Amino acid sequence: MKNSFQKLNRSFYTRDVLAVAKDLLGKIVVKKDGSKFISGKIVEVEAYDGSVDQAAHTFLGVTKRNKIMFGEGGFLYVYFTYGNHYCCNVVTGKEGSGTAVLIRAVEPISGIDLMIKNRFGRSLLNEKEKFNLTSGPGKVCKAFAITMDHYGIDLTGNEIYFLDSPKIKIKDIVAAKRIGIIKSVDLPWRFYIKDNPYVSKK
DNA sequence: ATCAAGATTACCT
DNA sequence: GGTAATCTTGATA
Repeated sequence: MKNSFQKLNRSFYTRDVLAVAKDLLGKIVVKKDGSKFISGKIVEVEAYDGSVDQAAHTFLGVTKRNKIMFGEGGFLYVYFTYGNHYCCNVVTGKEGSGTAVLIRAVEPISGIDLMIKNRFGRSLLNEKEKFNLTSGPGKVCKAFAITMDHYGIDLTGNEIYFLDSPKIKIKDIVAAKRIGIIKSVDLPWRFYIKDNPYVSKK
């Protein structure tokens, strides 16, 4: 297919956060790790929009932590939470929008040995662990070894980037309420690929 | 300076 | 299905 497996450019990210969230499903996230690559297909995301969404980190305005979310789309927003976990987000929209898409789950494609090492510190993997490898936002960051060092990375660069792939059909996308939040709980801004075993929760 | 909450996960019953 | 672990951020004083 003509546009398959080309790096997504700036104009993909500077659109509305909900459009980007849905379009990110099925795309390939790639992280260059020295001479090796870790990659996976995005199967679950959530949209956050500080202008209307009380659950968004940007709802109360600019802070040191959320600064990057108020910039132009196509950069990585990473935050640390619950004393243990990093979560990574794709900043979207025009400058000042304060919007981003949380990457909640991916299906491993390459560098799986590295993911296993990063997640479990060993090489063994049973059938249960296989689907537990990247089925949650904290798990994805751990598997990809994404930390605050990657805060603000330009996604059109060569360290972390996304590859295009055929669009997921509307009938294969499920919209649901977001997970793990207390405010604005009724917004159906969680999107995932129907019947994919790597989705964090049905 | 102090404090509560958090876009989670792993492990328990 | 319930909860402890763990620490940074952001709000309040």
